[in-house]
Formats: sequence, C-alpha cells, structure tokens
Amino acid sequence: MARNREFNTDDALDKAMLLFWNKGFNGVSTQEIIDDLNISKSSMYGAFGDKMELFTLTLLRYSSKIIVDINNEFEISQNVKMTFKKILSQIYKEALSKKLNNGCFIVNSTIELAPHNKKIAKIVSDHRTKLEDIFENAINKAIEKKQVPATKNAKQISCFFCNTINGMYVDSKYIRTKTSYENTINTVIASLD
Amino acid sequence: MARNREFNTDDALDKAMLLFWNKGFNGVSTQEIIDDLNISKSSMYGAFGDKMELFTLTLLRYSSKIIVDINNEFEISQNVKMTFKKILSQIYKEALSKKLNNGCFIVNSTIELAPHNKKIAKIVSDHRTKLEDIFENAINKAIEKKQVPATKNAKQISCFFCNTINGMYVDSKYIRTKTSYENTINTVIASLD
DNA sequence: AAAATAAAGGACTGAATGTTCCATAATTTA
DNA sequence: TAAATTATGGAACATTCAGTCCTTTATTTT
Repeated sequence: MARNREFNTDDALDKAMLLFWNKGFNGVSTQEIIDDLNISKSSMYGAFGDKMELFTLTLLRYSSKIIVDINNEFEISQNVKMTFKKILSQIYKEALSKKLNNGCFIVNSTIELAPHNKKIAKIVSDHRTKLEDIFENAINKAIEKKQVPATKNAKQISCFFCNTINGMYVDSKYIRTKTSYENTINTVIASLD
Repeated sequence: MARNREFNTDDALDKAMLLFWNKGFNGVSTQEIIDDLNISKSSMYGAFGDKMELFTLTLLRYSSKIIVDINNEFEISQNVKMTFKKILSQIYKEALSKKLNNGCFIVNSTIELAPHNKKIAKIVSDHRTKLEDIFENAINKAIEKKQVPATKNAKQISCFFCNTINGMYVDSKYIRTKTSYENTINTVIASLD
C-alpha cells in the first residue's frame, strides 16, 4: 500500500453510471467523464482500466441494484398482481417525473452494444434471466396461495412481463402521457386473471 | 441542370440506412459511409447535407416503408387476430434468421437519439402515432365484423400492441430462442379474446 | 527517517472525427 | 460552341478521441 485514493470509487461509479445511462457508451467521452467525476485521466485509467471497463462496471452495478430492488418488492409483497402493477407503474411515474429520459440502462445498452459486444450481451442476458426467475417464482407462489389461477403458465407470463417492461422503457424515451402507459398496464395485468 | 449524379440516390440511402440501422448514428463514421456507398465525401455532403441529415433521411425512409407494409397487411387481412399474430411472428422469425441483430431502426433511434434530438423524437413519435392508428382501425373493423368482442377497447389494445412490438425488438438484440418470443406472443394475442 | 509504492496532474500522442475547399470533369442551356 | 452549373475526387482542416507517459505528491512499511 501507498498513497490513498482521493476519491470514493463507488461515488465515481455512480456518477459515471448516470452519464452512460443518459447518453450511452458512444455518447460520452473520456473527457466528459473526468470532468464530471472531477478526477484526472490517470486516476480514471488507474482505477478503472479503460472506458469500456468502466462502462461494464457501471452496467453491472446498475443490474445488481435493480435485481435487489425487484427482489425486495416481492419479499414484502402480499399480492403478486398488486406488486406487478406497482413495478410497472413506477416505470412510467419515474419517466414522467424526470427531466432526463434515460429509461433503463440495461435496455439502452442492449440496443447500443449487445449485438456487437459479447461481454455486454452476457450481462444483459444474465440480467434478463434473473428477472424472469424472480417473476416466475413470485407467480408460482401466488398460484400456491390461490391468488392466481393454476391454469396460468408462470414461465410464459414472466417472459411476457419482461417484454412489457422493455417496451415501456422504449416508450419512456418519448411518450409523456400517463394514459398511454396505463393503457398498456391495464391490458398486461389482466393476463394474470 | 449540369453534370448528372453518378450514383443512385435511393440505393445510396438504402445502404446508409443499413449502416445506421445496424450500428446507430454514433456507431457509424462518415468514412465508413462513403466507403460503403462507394462515393466521395463531397458527393455525400453535396447530396445529403451532413451526417445527421443523411441519418434523418434514412430514418424517414425506413418509417415510410414499415407503415406501408403494415397497412398492406391489414388491407389483405381476413382476420385481425391472425394478422397480428403474423406481424408479431415475423419480428422474431426475421430476428432469428438474420446474422445481424439490428432489430428495429425506429426503436434503436428512439433509444440512442430521441431524448437528445427533437427532430428524431418527432419522427419516432409520428411513426408510433401512425402505427397505433392503423391498429386501432383494424380492431374497430374487427369489432364491427364480430371477430373481436365489442367490450374490447381498440385504442387501449393498440397502444399495448405497440408496446409489445417495441419490447420484442429489444429482446431481438440478444434472445435467440423461439420459445421466448412465442411465450410473449401467445399471451399478447389472448388479449383480443 | 528512508525506501518503496501507489495516486494524481496534466502534457502529450497518434489516430479518427465531421466538415470544407478546390481543382477537375461532365452535362445542360443559350 | 461557349458559358453556366453541378458532380466528383481527394487533399486539407481543426477538433476531438481514447489512451500513455512522466513528474510530483502522498502514504505505508521497514
């Protein structure tokens, strides 16, 4: 050990995450990053490797946070249907309240990078698998509790919900009317009846 | 009039469209464009203005083509449900058959540019409005023909279908299994029953 | 306190970026 | 056929890009 790092690594990752989330990998320059994090280039390269490594760290960080949050939602859940409605509603409420239309960092990265970068494709794909698993477990538990008809296919619906969420995050980039999202959510939630 | 253009403008636009569609605005350089179109820089700038103008032209061209195609589908349609199933299935069949995971040029541009570029946001938003209108008309006609229950809200379902399509185009960037898409489609089509 | 080690600042690099300019070539109109 | 006009090819431009290098500074270990 020798001289200590003068900045907080997690804070720096959070700031970089916001930049990449908002403008994409290609939309942010290294100069912009070091200006925003208020560190020097050598510090950035020393701490995080290169631009793509930094990006990857922020994406993994984002994914973890989302997975933890969604897991929590279902742990405190009394009713799956309500919880799904809450999760879907939060997406558009956040979108409408923010000035930044940054949507979902995972979706953004899927579109921008997944087809041309295997590492990013893996992160995105792993994230999707985790989400679907959480949903599937929640629906199966609800079926056990007779809150959802046993005729429903939990896997199929989980997949469909992920699709809906991805769609909503695309919409959130340019749709600023509550009604549009509520149209979708109402139709979607009905699939659990 | 004077010297004639040596290249075909429409062919050039189609080639440029493929580039942007596959790699996004920021993912394609002017050098790459002129190499691919096999024209000189001055020809490109002379014919299309600048990179963003060229991009905009290709995006509008893409949008028009999609709208014409979808319109045609419903014009030859005997049954809305079948037509929707056909449209949704085509998305994943095309995705699975192609080596390029380019998805939908409109969705890609929505994610990459709409939040930071008003002109692109308008194109994307107009495209969405047109699509929803086509769907709404088709569902209403089907209700008249008693193919769809009159209790259904055509506007709401149209909005939901657009959401589903956007979600599928996100998925198409990294999901290579038929089952996943069929899970979604089966659940979605059921909303017309 | 000295030696070792790691972080920071920032100048620097070479390549790539989007765009412009200009000389030349082709075509049309008068 | 001459003048006008547009297209082409490619050199040139300033800027920005991601990434490196080296000196200085701070901290730890011996």
